[in-house]
Amino acid sequence: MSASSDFSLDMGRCNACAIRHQAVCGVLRDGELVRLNQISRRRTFDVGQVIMTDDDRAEFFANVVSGVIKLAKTLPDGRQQIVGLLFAPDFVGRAYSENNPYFAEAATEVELCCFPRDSFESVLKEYPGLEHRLFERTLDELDSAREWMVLLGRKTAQEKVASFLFLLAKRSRLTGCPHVTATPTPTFELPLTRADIADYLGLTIETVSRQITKLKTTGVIKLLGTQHIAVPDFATLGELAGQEHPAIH
Amino acid sequence: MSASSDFSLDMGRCNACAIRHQAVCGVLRDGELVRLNQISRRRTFDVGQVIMTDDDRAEFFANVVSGVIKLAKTLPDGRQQIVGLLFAPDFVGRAYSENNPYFAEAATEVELCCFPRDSFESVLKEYPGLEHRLFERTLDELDSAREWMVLLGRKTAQEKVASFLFLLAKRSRLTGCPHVTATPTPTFELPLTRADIADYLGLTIETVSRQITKLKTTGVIKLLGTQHIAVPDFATLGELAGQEHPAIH
DNA sequence: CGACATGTTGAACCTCATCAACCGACGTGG
DNA sequence: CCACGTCGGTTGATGAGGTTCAACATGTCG
Repeated sequence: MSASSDFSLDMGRCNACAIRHQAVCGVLRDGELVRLNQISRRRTFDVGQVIMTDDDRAEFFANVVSGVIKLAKTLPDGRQQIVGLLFAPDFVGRAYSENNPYFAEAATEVELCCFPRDSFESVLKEYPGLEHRLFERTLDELDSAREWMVLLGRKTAQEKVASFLFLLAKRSRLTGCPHVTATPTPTFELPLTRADIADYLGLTIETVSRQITKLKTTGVIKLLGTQHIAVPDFATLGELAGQEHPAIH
Repeated sequence: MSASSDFSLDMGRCNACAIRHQAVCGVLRDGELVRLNQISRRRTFDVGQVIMTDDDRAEFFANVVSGVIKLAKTLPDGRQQIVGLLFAPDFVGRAYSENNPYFAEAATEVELCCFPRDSFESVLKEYPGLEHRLFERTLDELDSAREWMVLLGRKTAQEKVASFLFLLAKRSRLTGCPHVTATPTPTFELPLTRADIADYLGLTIETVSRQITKLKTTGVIKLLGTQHIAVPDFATLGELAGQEHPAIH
């Protein structure tokens, strides 16, 4: 509110930040955070708004504060594949490369904490802890990318859709209202349209729709509107997703 | 040959190493390399030999000195997906995680330069440059994994096989005998069996075989035995692979 | 030479893509 | 206020691409 450059004020935004400790900034001590706080800037994006393109140089890095971003790649003839979804404390941007190879778009309304490219890279050089944290995050992203390769290459349409919903159901149980200890029926909003889900799962809109109705009629999930989903039968959703029960050989 | 612990001898193996400068060790100065040289140990693996499993803790990290390793993931019912291939200067192992989530197997005869897990992790802490190099490599791996997601999710069998062969053809032009400047006809050995190729491309053995014969009969590639491939028509192979010509909009 | 692994080829089948119609929600303008 | 177009989603009919099952070819090793 005031223009004072007093130390505690320089930290204000970060201290109030909802993702302060989960995001990459989490490793930084208060003193170090000041640097990031100074260069950071909040920005919001509407649904469908492009955040980064794959042709020209990305001018910033960012933390996702709220909302969902889809990372996509497109073939010359227009076929598209979503190669990753970014949720709340995730980091956006490809370090150490002039042009990031993906195309990032807001899947829902998105709030970002942005850092200008050059400033962030110099902060990165100064604080090895920050780079380390980013490294760990990248390793996790690599793991999930490879997990998804199994889905794309080897799972059936049924399993693909079940896996996707199962993933979101798991998320909703973790991040969902913490005052509800046992969640009997995981419930969540689909952050993607049918078209996006299709591009994420390597399917068509129609197959996605059919598989969802199938899950609905068998009673594994419940639809309330097109985007709101409840999972009364979490266990069988997991089984349909494959992958679970790490082999009962 | 001798047991002298003289400095230059401690460096002997690394100095003679074929991948000394391309591998992650490349960032280390001579003095620093001594540490790695002391803990490293050469090991060879036969075709089909398991290098790391996905259930128990990996006891070492390694650089690939020669040969090809396949990283795979398997579903409970046996369906398999190869999620990455490791070639000559690549690094093997998942840092900062107790159990690596993949299953690594020698696709050809493989020679590794192995580092015991704990020793390597302490070297990693001492030399931030080494971690940085590993980070960059991981980012590249993430890029290729996502590239492969497009292939798995959106390309046809024809395009998948063409992409795979195109990839190897490009590699052979880069790493191939450096005394031949212009390679008119890229030529290489397939490091994978048909079954492995199928698991890499998310197809069946039969489809892979059929697509390869199709490419052979159209004259885009030539087969000399089952594993040896020549690519007289590199350009159309690239076109069939899709992805090329980054959009002529 | 026979056994086994790897690769090829053929035929039938099935999953999923394609094409098309329809529905409901929403927003706009006459 | 209602007709209209649009957009996202669902459902149906049809067919192609890829899997499955099966037979056969080829090569290798004891």
